[in-house]
Amino acid sequence: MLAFERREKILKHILIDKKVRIGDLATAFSVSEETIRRDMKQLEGNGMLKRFYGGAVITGLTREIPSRDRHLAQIEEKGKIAQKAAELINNQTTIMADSGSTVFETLKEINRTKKDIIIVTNSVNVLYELRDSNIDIFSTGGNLRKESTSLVGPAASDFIGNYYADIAIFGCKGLSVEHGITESNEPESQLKMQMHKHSKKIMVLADHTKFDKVAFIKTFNFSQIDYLVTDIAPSQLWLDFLEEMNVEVVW
Amino acid sequence: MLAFERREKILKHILIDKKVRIGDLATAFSVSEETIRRDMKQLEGNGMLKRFYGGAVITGLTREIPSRDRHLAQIEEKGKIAQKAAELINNQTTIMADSGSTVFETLKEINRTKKDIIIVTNSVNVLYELRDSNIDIFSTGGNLRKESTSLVGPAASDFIGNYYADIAIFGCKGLSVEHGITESNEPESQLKMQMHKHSKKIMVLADHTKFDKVAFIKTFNFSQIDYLVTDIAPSQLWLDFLEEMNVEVVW
DNA sequence: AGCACATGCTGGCTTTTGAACGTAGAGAAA
DNA sequence: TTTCTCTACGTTCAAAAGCCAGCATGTGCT
Repeated sequence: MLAFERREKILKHILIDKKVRIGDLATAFSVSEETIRRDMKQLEGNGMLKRFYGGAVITGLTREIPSRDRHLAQIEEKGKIAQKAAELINNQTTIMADSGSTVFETLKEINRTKKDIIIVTNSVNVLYELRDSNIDIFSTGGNLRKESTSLVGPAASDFIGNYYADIAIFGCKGLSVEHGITESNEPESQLKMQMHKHSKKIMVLADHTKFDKVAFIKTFNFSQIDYLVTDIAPSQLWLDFLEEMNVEVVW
Repeated sequence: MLAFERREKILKHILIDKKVRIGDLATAFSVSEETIRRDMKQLEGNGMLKRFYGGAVITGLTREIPSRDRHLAQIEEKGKIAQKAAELINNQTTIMADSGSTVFETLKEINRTKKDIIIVTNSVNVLYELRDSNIDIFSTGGNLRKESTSLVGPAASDFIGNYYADIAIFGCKGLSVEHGITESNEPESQLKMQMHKHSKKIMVLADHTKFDKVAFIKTFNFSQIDYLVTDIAPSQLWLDFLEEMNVEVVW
């Protein structure tokens, strides 16, 4: 394996696990710990990670901000998107929802303004915050993923397989004309794909900072989605592209 | 475990419990108390926590429970039962837990003092409150029952059917020599019975007010349970009966 | 050959950790 | 209150693990 390939793989490891150890990587790649240390030094120089005694943790751009902190960021945009997204939902709708914070805000708005709603979700925050609402909530079950406070794994996927919803509402990490809609982690991406199969319509929520970004894993093509809700008007280039892809854009 | 990982986890413990004790952490991480003390010094230097004699507390929001709530919920009794129950659990144990509040307190105590624990539960509160713990948590999924903030229904039952635990920990509504252990609602009773089938041992938690009470639905006979944890000594009549039923009583 | 780069290894240095031991603090007893 | 006891704390030391700089080797390219 070439050096730059190994460094790419190290970055993938750190995206998934948030932290890596020198010894584990040395074993995994069958190289000496010295080599891994040298890789680390270089990656630290590029600001991709921060080294600690015995390993390194994720940092800066590559980082997925924990959902509990993320709500602090861009709360205005989320509120606006939530409102627009909620307007697209009718009474008596069955919704599948992922564990994104913007989706969470949208569901709270729906709870305020709509009735006879059924939600199927893998988000623990939705379960907890809407525990006193009038909404009928179904939880997927599964293994609790601490970083996003969501339930993932085969059990969650199987659960989704038994239900059919009118619409699925998703957040995302990046939107790219070339690479489609991308996510930063594997298990949740997989669950979104399963939700997609079991919903009549797909709505994606993304504030303006998500445009022309590419994250770790591709989840959807634009041709697979029905609505895109954002906070400010996208560029004409994007509008043309989305029209071509038959995506209804709302802002 | 690496030093920086351990320090991250110490902070998570503090976020959940507001305070931590040196000894508990040393046990939980299998390191000497001296090491924990050194971690504490560093974290205190970063302003993450404040040390006191024997442990440390979270900085800033040192929230106090209003006394009226304490009184209503019999927190003292629950705490005592939780402590006794937690002492019966070893490290590396797989636990099934229902959604009772005493069970919830017990799981928090287990989180403080044990390590390598896996929990399978239908309680939303457990999912939410232990979302930053070291415990590996599996949620049953199912329909959210608002009265108890728990997940019930066939999906929850099916989920349990795929797992096997070392011990199941339950609360209850009533204990009666004549009518056994009773519950006040159907769906959760059913789920307990399913958990019982998939656990090697059964532990029931009940404060003294539950004795000689009968609730709506019979869930178990005493011969089906292994441990009964309560807050004060039961009467001799009860002790004789429980011994005959082969139940180990702790208070 | 000469050069650039990647890798592994060596020896010295730093960090981390646990144990030992004396000191200091908290709570009980007088 | 003062004294006493038990636990927690801090310091010191030694061992283990990780880190770094430098050197040697190997590979590919000019």
